[in-house]
Amino acid sequence: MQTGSNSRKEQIIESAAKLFREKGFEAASMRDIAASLGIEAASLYSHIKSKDEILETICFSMAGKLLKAIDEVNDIYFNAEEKLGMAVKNHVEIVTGDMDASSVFIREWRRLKKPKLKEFIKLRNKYEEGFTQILVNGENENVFEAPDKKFAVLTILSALNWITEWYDPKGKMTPDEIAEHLTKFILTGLRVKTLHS
Amino acid sequence: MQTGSNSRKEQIIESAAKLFREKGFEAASMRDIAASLGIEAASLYSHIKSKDEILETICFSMAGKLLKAIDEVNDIYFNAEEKLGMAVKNHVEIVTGDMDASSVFIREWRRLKKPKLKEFIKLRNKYEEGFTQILVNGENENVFEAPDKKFAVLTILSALNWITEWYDPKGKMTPDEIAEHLTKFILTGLRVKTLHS
DNA sequence: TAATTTGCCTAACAAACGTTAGGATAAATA
DNA sequence: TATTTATCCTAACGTTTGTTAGGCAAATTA
Repeated sequence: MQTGSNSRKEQIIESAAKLFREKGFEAASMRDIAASLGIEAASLYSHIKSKDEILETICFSMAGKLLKAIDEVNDIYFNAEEKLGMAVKNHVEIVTGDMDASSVFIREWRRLKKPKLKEFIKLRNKYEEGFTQILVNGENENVFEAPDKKFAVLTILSALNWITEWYDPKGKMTPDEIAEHLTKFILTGLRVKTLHS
Repeated sequence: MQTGSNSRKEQIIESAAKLFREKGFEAASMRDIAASLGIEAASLYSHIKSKDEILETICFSMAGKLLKAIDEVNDIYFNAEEKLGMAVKNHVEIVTGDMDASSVFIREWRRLKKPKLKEFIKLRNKYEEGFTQILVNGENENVFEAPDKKFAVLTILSALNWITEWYDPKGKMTPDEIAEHLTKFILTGLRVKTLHS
């Protein structure tokens, strides 16, 4: 169990992610996952410890990718607007890059068992803090206005997370375009330039 | 089964909504729902036809409330900015008014069985169209700028739906304040008034 | 060649699931 | 008072669930 068997384990997790996304974590059975790989349910246990372990792997893998990305953005010394743009772009790329895992990450993390659940929530908060940091920067640079930072971050992340609900890899919008539109939307909103009344 | 028994049925649906929210539709069993009411699982079937029926009732009840609200907004003859503000306010009020049902409505609708699922998606699309209509009005009035209307609506709704993930009735933010902040955020975004560079 | 590891199998388990059948009790209605 | 209705019960059903035990064949390693 060093390098070769990892490959099969990754296949299992990939198939599981697809099914967890389609049917939900509880509704997708070990027999379903096994069937999608053409093997018996019991055979899965040569590679994984439990169904819960699969969910944990998916959720923490995604969390790791996102955290790494936001840390990198915050470490590089750019202005706040650029940082926000990069953070959005990274998030969109990661999410659209693996829609199955992302959907599970966003919808099914609640089904994690207690000790892992707490750990996961900690990572989530860390990610949110990464965005808060950018908003603080923006205020110091006098380019952002966000009295309630927690609220602003939640609203921004809602748009980012909601992508898993509608993004279609075969659709006409590329991840880059989504990121661009989203950044523009977050920065300027709907109203046209001129203020009136 | 005319008016009196409805009361008990509503109690069941209310208890079920709470559990569906906490544990998810599949993880919350009929025995769990019954236990939370102090009765046996089999007794539930004097009042409801099936577990699926409970989910359907919750999802379609919420959909009905939201659709009614957006239709009212679009029927009343105001300008687009006012309409958007009212639509947001109504949505926030409905969602925060019943967090259990709302969470189920947003997270668990996927578990609806096939004929009902299609019906539900139709209602969802109708609601989205209600918002699109407002954006179209705004463009005609020359106060909104949204080249990709579908994208804009999805982004707005993401913020509205995400409320179920963080709103705390005991928190310091009232539904009205949330609606106000959200409307402002959608209309003007983060950037401060003056454009620079 | 011999020994070990990998990847799958069949068989089975105990538990939990949604749901039905049939009956009891108490309240509402006639 | 007689009858109906509402609400709950116990017992049981057939299925599906995640998981374990034990074994077998092929590939890998020594």
